[in-house]
Amino acid sequence: MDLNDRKRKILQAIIDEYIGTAEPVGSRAISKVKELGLSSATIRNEMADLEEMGYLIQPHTSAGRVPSDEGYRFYVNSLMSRYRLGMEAIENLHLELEKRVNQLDKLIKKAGMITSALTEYTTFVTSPEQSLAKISKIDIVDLGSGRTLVIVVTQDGLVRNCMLSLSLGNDNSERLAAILTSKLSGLSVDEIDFEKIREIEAVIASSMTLSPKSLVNILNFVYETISDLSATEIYVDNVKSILKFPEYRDVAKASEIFGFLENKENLKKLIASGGDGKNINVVIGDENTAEPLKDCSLVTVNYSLDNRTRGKIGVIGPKRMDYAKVFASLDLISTHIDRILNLYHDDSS
Amino acid sequence: MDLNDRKRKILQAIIDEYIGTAEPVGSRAISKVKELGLSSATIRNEMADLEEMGYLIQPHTSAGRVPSDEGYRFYVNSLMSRYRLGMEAIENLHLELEKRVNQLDKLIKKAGMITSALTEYTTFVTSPEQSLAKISKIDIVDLGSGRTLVIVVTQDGLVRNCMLSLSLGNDNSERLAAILTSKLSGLSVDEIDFEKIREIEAVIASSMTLSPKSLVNILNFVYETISDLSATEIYVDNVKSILKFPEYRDVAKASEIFGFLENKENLKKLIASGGDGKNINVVIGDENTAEPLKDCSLVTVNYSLDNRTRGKIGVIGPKRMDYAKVFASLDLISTHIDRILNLYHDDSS
DNA sequence: GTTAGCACTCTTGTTTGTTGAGTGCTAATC
DNA sequence: GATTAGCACTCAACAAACAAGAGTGCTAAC
Repeated sequence: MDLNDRKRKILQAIIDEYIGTAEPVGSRAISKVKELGLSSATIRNEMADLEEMGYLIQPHTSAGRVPSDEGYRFYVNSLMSRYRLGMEAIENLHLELEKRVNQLDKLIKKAGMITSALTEYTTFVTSPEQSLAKISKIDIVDLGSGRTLVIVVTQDGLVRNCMLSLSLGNDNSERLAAILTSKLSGLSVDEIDFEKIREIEAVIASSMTLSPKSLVNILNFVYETISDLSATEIYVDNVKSILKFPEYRDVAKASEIFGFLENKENLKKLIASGGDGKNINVVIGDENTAEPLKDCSLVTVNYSLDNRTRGKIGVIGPKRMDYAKVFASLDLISTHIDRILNLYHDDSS
Repeated sequence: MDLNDRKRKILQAIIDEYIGTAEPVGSRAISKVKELGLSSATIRNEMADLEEMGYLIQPHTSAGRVPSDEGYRFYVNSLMSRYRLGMEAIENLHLELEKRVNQLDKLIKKAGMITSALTEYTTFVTSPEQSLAKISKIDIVDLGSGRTLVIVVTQDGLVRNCMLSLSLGNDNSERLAAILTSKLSGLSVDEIDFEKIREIEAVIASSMTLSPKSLVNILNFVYETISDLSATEIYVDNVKSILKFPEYRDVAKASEIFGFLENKENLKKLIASGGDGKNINVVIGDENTAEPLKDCSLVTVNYSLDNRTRGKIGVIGPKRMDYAKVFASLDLISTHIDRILNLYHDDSS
């Protein structure tokens, strides 16, 4: 059977309608679409065809049609019209993000919140992946009371810290920090392994007086703090929107998704599975590998720094989500973040 | 009417039962409680009395009784028996918290997760309030590419940072950091105001060559970063548990609470309203000022440092929550955190 | 090729009756 | 005088029966 232009238009109309109402769409409703100008009987015939082709599903005889996963897929790939975001929304976004530019973690968090405000769906964002980020400085602060703080700063401006319970005194702390900074700065997290640490250990042992035990202790913590850099944070926002959708009236289903979203491990797997490119990525219903998302759709986009993927922004909603709007929102926000992140880097080149 | 011993025992039995089942409790069920050894008819009479006294409510004739807010209140204050946590739970807690001791933020976050695991209710925790925390060090790092990072460290080991887009060079950064540290260390966030900053501005202007614009810029950001210290973070965990309770089968109600919990402003108000003492605090149903919590109970406890309240851990659940268990859990975890936090401070005194 | 018309299907909402848990009251019992 | 057995009564919850309505597929006419 041929998916001619008319069938495409009808399919589009059905899915548009279903996205709005969440109710099976009957032939009568589509016959009222002006541009088509067809009677319900004709639509019925076409609908039967579209069902046979796998794009529609009939929940039961005498109900209207509902898009199948394939239907949504085709809609996303070839049918849906572009969504135009309002100017106020765009300006608002500018304003909100600009304010946060001075704190990397918060910038990303805010980006997630803006996305959920734009789309009205649940969103998640990951903090920039730092495994290739270069270390800029290591600081060691003796806080007194037998506590010492190790602080690692990357060239992207991310800061991680770690406390250990021993006291070095201010002088020793400073000297140690200087050695560590000179030995490690410019290296990426991936380049620092136990061997490298051992090498530094030797240098310190020869130029400073520190008990071997303290030294090992400190270096372990430095190593741990550095490794901690590559641990991506994930922020989820607007989970409550899930309860808005009639498809989650069933509390058991909603609960399943909530549980899934509250477990960071699940989200990490989810993120790892997404693509790496610049484009927006969509996973519809059963295409999801994670069981609880089998009747959700997931739309993700990468943001990047130095043309390298650094993190993801994603939207999770019912399969009948407003894809056009989500695409437009993610597109806008990801390019915006890219611009902010790369601003400084471009300056230097 | 007199609330004699028998009435108390019956009330306790009813509430215990209701906490377990969430179903109105009938006289038959209570007549089966061995220790009482009373017939259902007697119980009925007593129940009628308890209702008249305001401790019980009958949803409709021919239904059993449900505790009123006053009933719960009396139960919490005078009736409930102590709950004994299992040894494995306690040991597990030790282990989990000990691992996190090296990162203040994470320690607190973990404490919330443990509480939600122990109680199976939604929990929240606030990061330690830092308005009285003393500044230990200020560091300024030139990241290159026209970005400079300001890092503030408190004596508690909390680290906050802020990025600004100007370049000072390494030497200037270090010198500036040294001046700021010497002028600000030992002061609490509250003690640093615009006047103080202005004073520092003068010192810097006289001893360094910096464009006045950069200087103002930097000091603004330093001030902002310091102010940011006193912004308490709130972590919420195990929200999904709310959907487990039959009282939230109604999605609209659940949604209301979810919305409430996702808005940090609401939570901040909630926290501000709680007591300041060492004791566990309970707010039952209508006693809550926040509308969406009117049929929830809220149990909070403060954790402290230097005998000063620093933050809160709280549990939110249905009014028929297992108060005994929640009390025991919160008690355990708060004393544990207190111990960990004060460990170092005790050393120094 | 399109559409009006019609019989048919199946969900949804409503009504009605039934069941059962639980009550309050009274009278008998300890 | 306190306790309890017994009984009539109430009301939510469930199920069966029914009506209404939305939507379909098919046929025959346009």
